Amino acid sequence: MSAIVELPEVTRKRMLILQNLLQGWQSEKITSVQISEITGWKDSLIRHDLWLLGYNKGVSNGYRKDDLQEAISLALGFESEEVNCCIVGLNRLGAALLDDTTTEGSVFKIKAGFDSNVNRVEILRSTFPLYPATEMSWVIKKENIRLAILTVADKDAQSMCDRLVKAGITGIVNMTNSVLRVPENVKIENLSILNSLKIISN
Amino acid sequence: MSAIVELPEVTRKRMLILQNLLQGWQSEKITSVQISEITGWKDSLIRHDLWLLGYNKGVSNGYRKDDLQEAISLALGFESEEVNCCIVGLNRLGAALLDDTTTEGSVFKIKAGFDSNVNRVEILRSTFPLYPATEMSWVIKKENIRLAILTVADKDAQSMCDRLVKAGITGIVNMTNSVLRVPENVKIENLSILNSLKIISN
DNA sequence: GTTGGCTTGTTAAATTTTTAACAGTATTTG
DNA sequence: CAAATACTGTTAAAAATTTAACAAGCCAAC
Repeated sequence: MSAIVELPEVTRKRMLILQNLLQGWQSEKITSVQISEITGWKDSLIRHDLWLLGYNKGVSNGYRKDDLQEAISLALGFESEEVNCCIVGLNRLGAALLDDTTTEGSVFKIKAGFDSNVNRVEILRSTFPLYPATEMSWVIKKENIRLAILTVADKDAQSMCDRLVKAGITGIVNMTNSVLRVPENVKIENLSILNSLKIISN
Repeated sequence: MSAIVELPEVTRKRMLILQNLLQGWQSEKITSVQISEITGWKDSLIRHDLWLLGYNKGVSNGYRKDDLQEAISLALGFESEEVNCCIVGLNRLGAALLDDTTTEGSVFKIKAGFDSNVNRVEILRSTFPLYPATEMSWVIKKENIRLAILTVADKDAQSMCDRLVKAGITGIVNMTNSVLRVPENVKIENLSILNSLKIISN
């Protein structure tokens, strides 16, 4: 019998990856050993994770893909409503996200882009409105924006982060190399490409 | 006395973040409690990490920033030579990296960009040469490219990954949502923006 | 339908990682 | 210069995470 406690974050992250894996999985069934071969996680760890999230529909030739997908979605607290997001920093990286397919087909909707450079705001075209950073506060409130993707220059990261927090954002995907200082009710995920390069280079 | 064993990966990742933090730190000295306040890590964990990497120059009013930076670089095996990289997938996200400042001032040098769409290769301008994906193998060998940043569409991720591995790449920063299957001598860092949004949204 | 081979669910053990505790020491204060 | 304070370095304990082990059950083959 599985506990009713919150899943550990390590498990949640693995389950997100497993979801991605299942998305591209062709066969109707999959075993813990097959998952292990692709992900590198020990098969017993996978079974343990699934046990944690209360899954017990597996049979002697593996898991039914559909079943598993549904169970994981459920356990992770599948967001049924749309989650509004914004992009802060319309440099090339930020601009790339403007019409990138990143959030396509997901519950995440990008509702606004911000930049302190008024020029960029005026020149760029996108499917959602762009604003100078000074407008951040009211736009975030009006559009009910909960999350932000931060792609500004490193030196501006903390000040923009502070503004976002003040405006009531609850989570930030930090694509800068700066370390953000936030109150503990705000969640951060750091996605520094440079740090990743450093990790895989030795 | 610190052990001579390899640092655990969790510690290595924290040390990379600490490096970033120190980069922007104004004062000459810093204490474990100050680091804790910014990063959220327990102060004892920070001291323990530093102990693991053999550092013991701290005094009763904290660590000297310069000293600490040097010690961390040393412990992480600071790359003194340039590390050649490439970008695979010249969609907007990949294209953004073309002249993005991401690797500026680091040891990582982007030497080539690849795309299976010959059109994109011909149209885009960048500071390094762009090639059709068919040229991947010899370019990687000729330019001595070790790492790749993968920004292709999810459905093409595994096939491009396979080509990279075959060409002798040793590490991949995977910006797609696909789960890559690689031999165990190839290192992967997954940087899915979508997964990060999912994590911070609950 | 019985046997043999796989695969899961589950528990317990092993390992890794984090936290707490505190002696020792530099720094600051009076 | 003595006392109080503020940190570190280090160890041991606690907590979290991963791994191994295996009974039980399904499936396929004969």
